[in-house]
Parts: sequence; structure tokens; C-alpha cells
Amino acid sequence: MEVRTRFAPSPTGYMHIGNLRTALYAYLHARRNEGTFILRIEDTDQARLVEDSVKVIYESLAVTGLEHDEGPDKGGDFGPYVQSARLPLYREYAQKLLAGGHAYRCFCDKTEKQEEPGEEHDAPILGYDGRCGRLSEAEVQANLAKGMPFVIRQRIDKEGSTSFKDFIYGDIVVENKQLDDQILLKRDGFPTYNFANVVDDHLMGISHVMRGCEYISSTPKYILLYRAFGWDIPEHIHLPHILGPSGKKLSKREGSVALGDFLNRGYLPEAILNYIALLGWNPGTEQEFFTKADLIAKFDIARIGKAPAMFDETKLTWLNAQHIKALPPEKAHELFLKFYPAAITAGFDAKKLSGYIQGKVEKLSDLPQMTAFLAALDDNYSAELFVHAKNKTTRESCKAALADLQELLSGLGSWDYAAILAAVKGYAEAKGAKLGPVMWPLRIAISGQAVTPTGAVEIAELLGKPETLRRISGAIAKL
RNA sequence: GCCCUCUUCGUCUAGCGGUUAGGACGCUGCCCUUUCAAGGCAGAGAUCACGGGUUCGAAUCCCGUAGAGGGCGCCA
Repeated sequence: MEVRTRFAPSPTGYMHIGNLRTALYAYLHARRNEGTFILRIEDTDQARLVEDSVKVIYESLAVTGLEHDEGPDKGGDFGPYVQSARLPLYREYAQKLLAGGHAYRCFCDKTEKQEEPGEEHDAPILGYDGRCGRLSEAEVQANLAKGMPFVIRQRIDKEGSTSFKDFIYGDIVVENKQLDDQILLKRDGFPTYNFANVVDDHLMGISHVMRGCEYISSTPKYILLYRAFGWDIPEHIHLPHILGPSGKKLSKREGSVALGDFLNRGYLPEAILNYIALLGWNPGTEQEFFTKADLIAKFDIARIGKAPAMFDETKLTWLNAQHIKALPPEKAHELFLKFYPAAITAGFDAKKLSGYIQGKVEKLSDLPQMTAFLAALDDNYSAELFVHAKNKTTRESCKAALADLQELLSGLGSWDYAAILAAVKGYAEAKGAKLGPVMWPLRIAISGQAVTPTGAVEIAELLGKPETLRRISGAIAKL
């Protein structure tokens, strides 16, 4: 059977990282099995429509390379791919349910949950009592004649139980009395997720329904719907949640959750994909670094886990550094260019700089701060930095070394890495010293900091002779 | 409140009846005669949530308990 998976986000205005993982898994499963990956927009909540948010979805999929084969912008044989454009379809299928006695019109007042200010109102919310389901045909007709607004609810026989086999979680059994007569078609004529999802997944030929495990509890209701229609039930694959640092579902309150945030903060799309792929899935080998192509080759839904996973930005950062390191130098430079401040690109050999620091960049957004000292030395650095136990340096030893270095370097004919290194090395050897005691003061003098993104010689080279000498003089004065 | 699910180092995880419980991030130390970092190596870190079974033998199978997460919307 052909594998057809779908990613069905609602247009909320941003791409949640948890949703992105769902999209990734659905994409990978489709690609792995030479199937089809479909994008469907679930915009059935008219009250929550966010302007332009469909664009965010397209951009997110494009930047991460999760290309869909069918969708609103790509077309396909199962469209339309936007739920608001499928209203007649839902109406038609709701009618079928009505005709078969699997649904009924409900004329009750709205019972929607209020957005409560003081959250902890966890008063038990009882499901609908089903009273309209017991209305006689005459009563229904009378209400209709009066023009009373109504919704269509699923009629669920409260006897017995309903079960399904989840691919990850195994057999799930729920007693029918736990199942609410959920609303299928809202008063405004739009379907609820609960209805549209089932109808669309069937009509679009979805073979594997992949979604977050918050839907496990309501899946039996969907199963009942499939049965009422006499449809085959697709494979259900519920995914464990991604948790925030507090152990709750990842949410905006606890920092970044949107793909865009991570992109802005200098994470590479491939690193993000790599990291979230590993949240809930593993290859069964010890490989952790994956390109998208690797993931397609190795992804297997059989190795998705059950336990929720906490999102750990530290590990994402490490993975990001790995991906940056693996970039071809030209590509890395191209990306760095977008983050370098103007002072760097204007005043330095940025390409050379990129080459020197590529192995040390964790996030692209670190670049401005990492390179700031090149453009402008902060003269207020502490002279105490020169004192370093391991290199056996003191203020006095540094001052002496810098004085010698200044003379030596000012006499240097050519100013490049090899020449500078040779000069410094020669000096250290002549003094019978190791390189450390000489390099250390040089580094401090020309960078004003103990930690630099590249070595002292590279820095001197980038700075140029006049500036290097100027900074050395400044350091001598300070000492 | 009712229902569903989950539970191996701080974190992500391997494990599917017999392992010194493996790897990764992070942490610590050492090495690399350019600091820090990167890289290499080493180390600390898990009574496998707890309690009962089954079994010659259980992290692995069964039953309870606890904790955590999720669901119970005219939201998805």
C-alpha cells in the first residue's frame, strides 16, 4: 500500500517546534517509503485566524527542506487542501451520518469553555448529556422550522468499549461511557477538528496518521466515526510529547518554541531537524549526527519511543556546532556574513576570519560578540588578565615580553600568519621559553580578553601590523 | 473528579530473561609545547520510580502503588 502522510497544522502565526517534529517524522516516513507527503491547512477556527500565518507554514517547510508533494500551493488530486475550502464536503458527510443515525442535531446553548483568568478552575467538566439526541423527529422539525441554530453531534452508544491499536502505544481501550457526544459541525457551519480530520484523512488517502499523543484519548471517537462511515482505519502513530525545562509541554512561557526564534538565534535548520529527530526517536546505532539525507535513509517508525522528552538547548547547541563545523568553508562564510557586524565585513578579511573561527562557532548569533574585539579594543580590560599561572606569566614578564615583541614585530617585513608565527617562535626559542608565556601576553594585549575565537597569531594577522603594534604599546603602557 | 499514557545517569537515550547496565550532551581531569576553545583520552554520574510476584536467573514478563504528563472545548 502506498504510504501517504500529512502534516496538518492550523495557521497560528508561528511554527511550534513540537509541530515541526511531527512534520519531520511524517515527512521522513513518506520519503523513506517512497510515499507522498501532504500539507493540509486546518483553518476551521474562524475566530483564531491569524493573518499571513499560512505563509509562515510555507516558509518553515521551505527553510527546513521538508518539501511537500501535495498541498494548497502545489495542488494534487485530493484537494482542496485547505479545510475552509472543503465546507460542502463536511456538510455532505455530516448528512450521511445524520441519515444513518450516527449523528444528531443539537439545539442547546453554547457550552464552550471560557478562557479563565484564574487558571486553576479544574472543576470537572462533564461531557454533554446527550439530551438533544433523544429529541423526536417532530421536535427536531419544529426546532428547525423555528430557525433555531444547531450543531451536529456524534451519537455514541455508551455501552461497551472501543479500542484501536496504536503503532507506538499498542492497544488502547476506552469505555464508551467515557466518550462524549462530540460536536462535528459547529454552528457556523465549520467542522471541528474531530470531524474534519477524519473526513480529510480518509478522503486524502492518508495511510499513516501521525500526530501528538494528546489525541490518544479522543482517537476512539474517531474510530467510531470511521466505522460509521464504513471506512478502513489508517495506521495511527501517536508521538510522545516534547517537554519544556519544567517538565510540562513545551510552551512559550519557557523560552523559545517557535522555529523562527531558533533560526534568528543562529541555529541551522539542519541542526534543528537533527536535534528534534532525536527527541523521541533513535536509529538503534550510536550515530547522533544526521543530515536530512541520513535521516531519510535511517528513519524507522518502529524506533519511536513512548516516553516524553525534555528539550535541552545545550545539546542542540552542541549539535549546531557540529553542523557548522561540517559546512564547506565557503558555505560557512556565506552564513557568517549575515551575522557579522558591518565593522567586521568592512574592516577585515572576513573570509579569512571565517576560516579561522568556523570550528569554534556554536551559534551564528554569537558572531557579533565573538568578533567585537577585532573592530574595537576595549581598553578597560584588566591588567590582571596578564597573570596566568599555567603559563607562568606575571605582569613584569608580560611587559618585558611585549616590549621585545613590539620591536621584533615592527621590524617584520611581511605580515602574514607564517611570518608572525615564525617570529614569535624564534623569540621564544631564543629566550629558552615555551610558546605559552609569549603567546599569552600577546593574546591579551591585542584582544583584551582571555578567551578568543582564534589564536593570537591569527588575530595579529587579521588586525594588521599598525593596529597590532598600537595595541601592544597600549598594553605596555597599562603594565 | 473520571479516563488514557509514561517512568534506565542532571538531560537525550541503548537495552526487548543471563551485559562489569552501553553511547551522547553537560561536568571534572589529563594530553595536544598558541591561552580558552576545538580535538584526543580518562573519570565521576543510574540501588533501572517503589512494592510484590513468575523464573535457576528480571531493567527486561505479570499485578499493585506512587509520581509525572495528557484528555474530558461550537481549540486544534
